Amino acid sequence: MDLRERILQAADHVIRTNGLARTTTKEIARVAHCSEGSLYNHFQSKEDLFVQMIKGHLQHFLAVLHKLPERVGTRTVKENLQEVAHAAIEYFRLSIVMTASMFTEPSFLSRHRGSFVERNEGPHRANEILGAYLGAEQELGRANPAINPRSAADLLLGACFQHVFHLQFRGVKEPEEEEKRFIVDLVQTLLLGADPK
Amino acid sequence: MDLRERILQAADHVIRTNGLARTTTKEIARVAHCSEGSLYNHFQSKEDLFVQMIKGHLQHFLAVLHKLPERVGTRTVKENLQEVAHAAIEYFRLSIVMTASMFTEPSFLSRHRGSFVERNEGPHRANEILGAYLGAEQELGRANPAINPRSAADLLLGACFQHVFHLQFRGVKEPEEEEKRFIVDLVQTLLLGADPK
Amino acid sequence: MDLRERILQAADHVIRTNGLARTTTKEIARVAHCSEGSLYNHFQSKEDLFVQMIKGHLQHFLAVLHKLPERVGTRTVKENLQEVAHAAIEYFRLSIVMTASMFTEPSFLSRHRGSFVERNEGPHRANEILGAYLGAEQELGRANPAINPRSAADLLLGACFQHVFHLQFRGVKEPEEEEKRFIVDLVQTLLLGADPK
Amino acid sequence: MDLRERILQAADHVIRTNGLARTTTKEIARVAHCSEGSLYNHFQSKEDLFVQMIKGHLQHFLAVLHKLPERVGTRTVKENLQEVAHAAIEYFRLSIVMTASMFTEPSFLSRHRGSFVERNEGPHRANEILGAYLGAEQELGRANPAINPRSAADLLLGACFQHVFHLQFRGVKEPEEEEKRFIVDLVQTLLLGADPK
DNA sequence: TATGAATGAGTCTTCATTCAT
DNA sequence: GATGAATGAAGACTCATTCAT
Repeated sequence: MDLRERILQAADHVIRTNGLARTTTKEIARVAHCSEGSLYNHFQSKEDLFVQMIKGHLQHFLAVLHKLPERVGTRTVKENLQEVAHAAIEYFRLSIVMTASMFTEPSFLSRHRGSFVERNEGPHRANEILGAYLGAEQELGRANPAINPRSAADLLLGACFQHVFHLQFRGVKEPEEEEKRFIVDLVQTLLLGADPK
Repeated sequence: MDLRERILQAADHVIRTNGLARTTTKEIARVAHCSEGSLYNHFQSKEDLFVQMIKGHLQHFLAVLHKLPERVGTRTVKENLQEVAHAAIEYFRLSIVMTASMFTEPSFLSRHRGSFVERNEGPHRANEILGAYLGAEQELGRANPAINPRSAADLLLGACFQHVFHLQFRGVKEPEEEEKRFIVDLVQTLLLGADPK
Repeated sequence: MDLRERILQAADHVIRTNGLARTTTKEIARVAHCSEGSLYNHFQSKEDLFVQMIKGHLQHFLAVLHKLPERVGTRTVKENLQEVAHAAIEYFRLSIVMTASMFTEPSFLSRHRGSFVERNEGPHRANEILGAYLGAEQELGRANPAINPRSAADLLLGACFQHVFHLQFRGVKEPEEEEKRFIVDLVQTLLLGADPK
Repeated sequence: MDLRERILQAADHVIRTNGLARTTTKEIARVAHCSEGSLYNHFQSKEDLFVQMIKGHLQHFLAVLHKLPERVGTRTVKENLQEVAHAAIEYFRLSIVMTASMFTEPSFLSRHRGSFVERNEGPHRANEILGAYLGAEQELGRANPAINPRSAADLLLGACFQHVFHLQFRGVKEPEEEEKRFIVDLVQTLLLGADPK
């Protein structure tokens, strides 16, 4: 593995372990087994390093979502939603510290709003894509035509997002079994609706 | 207004304006029109000041939620959920920068986990209370007995949480009209369910 | 003496001893017997500190020159020129390291060209003033009307400037006696002219 | 042109453009279209590279001055002085940034004082040579015997030196016509003398 | 209680130099 | 000879906290 990749992984590890505030170039270098100077041979600045990390994470998740159009009409909607929920939780787990930490530095956010928001690569993009998928399922009669598909996407992804947020907050690592149950219940509830039938 | 309160409000303002990283004691003192030294006459440390702020926000929101038991069986479930969603969005708007920024400092989090988590005052507490409310409505036959009430609570509050998060991320302030529509659609979708009937 | 003044003098001492490149904030603080942080309580930046120093030196010299108009027609021209030469050498000795070092950083120069050049406070200002004095003496018949008074000023001040420059270059400190003789010869030669009579 | 020469010219260009402080090995290599490593195949160190540059400049100027003894008694003194002034300005223009920057690093100066001063190759050498020339002209009755020839040399070269210094300081490039006039006036004034006749 | 100058540990970043290829 | 990734020492600057007034 080349040094650039090692640095990225080291930064990722340090951020998730110590948080952004305690993520110093010195510590990244220590974990990556290289000098602080080397960081600057591969990234323009500490900020640039973080931007590369964020983009990497998000693009990975979006890649999964971009396969959704092919899913339309295949398998069951329940299975498809569970799959998305699972991928979302994984992505959020990777990115939440980094993403949340961005609020620490609004200036950072505004500096990169261009690439995240205007180029439509911000985190909200996922909700758009999932909403579009559910709209397509409505057309096939596989989803309730009375609901707002984007709202359903917001409900599902929002719940996953906050779930990871709370886990991180409480400092616990959820057993896989529990996570599965969380997703199953979530999707089930979303599909059935809260109204008594 | 006494100095202590002025400092709290100044800190709140600075954090939401500049972000936690640019929230220095010097800046708080400047906005509060007092000296840096005065901060330490009213709070043990900068950290202590933040803890007081967070508790203030959350307790205000929880106060709203604690009225939910009285709502059981009154008005419509839809109205009650919309009311909760509205209060949640307001709370998240106030607290999200502060809360998200906490991930910046896991050490901060672990230092105060005692008061937030163990004393059951963490942000997840809201989901518990809302879940309990929905469970009670199930008992009265005003909510679908087939769903998991806690999941429904997670869906609703999670969606509101992420919604505010995304707004902040994109740096936009949502018009009240849009927010209302967002909530109406969300609750409607949650009530009806995504399954075709 | 207050800390601000102590810092200015410490910086002055360090620059003339070690040169600008070895003038670190750490060293200035050490000599001023204060912490590095204190430097930033009194000056916006290291650069700001230097600008204050330069302005102090130059204004002191210009204050001497601004008395020249009163000298017109008084004493002898020779005495007046010797006095100016003496003050010039003293000023150059104080400022030459700082001034010369500015070429090290053209960006510094262009950042402050406004205050130095446009406000007519640059080092060339001294030559203008001395030229004007000699012009006035020409009017009184106390100076050769055939010469260019500004050229005479350039000759005298230029020689003093380069003299100090060379001394610094050779790393020697000139005895007062020698300096006096240097000035006497210089003024004498300037007054008599190189042409055989 | 071989690489060694290309590096020298690149360094010269970078120093005059960016100043010594912004003259990094990386930038020199970039301009010379070679790698940083290559610098060290041709020069022992960055410092060594600069020493070679300085010596190149000065020796070129001294070569002109060393022809002065042949000029004694030929043409007019005025013409000879104008020629010297012209060459001096050209030399100062090339070397002033480099020379002035040396004050930035007195340690550099003392390390190389041996070659510059003791071997009589410092910048003051030029004044010596010009002084000797004027002394010789005195012997021939072509220069005023009452003046100190070395002082006359200091006046002329000092004025040229400071002139270039001020131009650089103000960041302006003088038109050739103006420079010519500056020299003519300077020499004229030096020859006539400031005293009324 | 209020002040604000002083502190000093800690951060990001630069850059001349080396060395394996 | 040429390369350029890796180095690590050093520098400017920030900021929460203290304490004498």
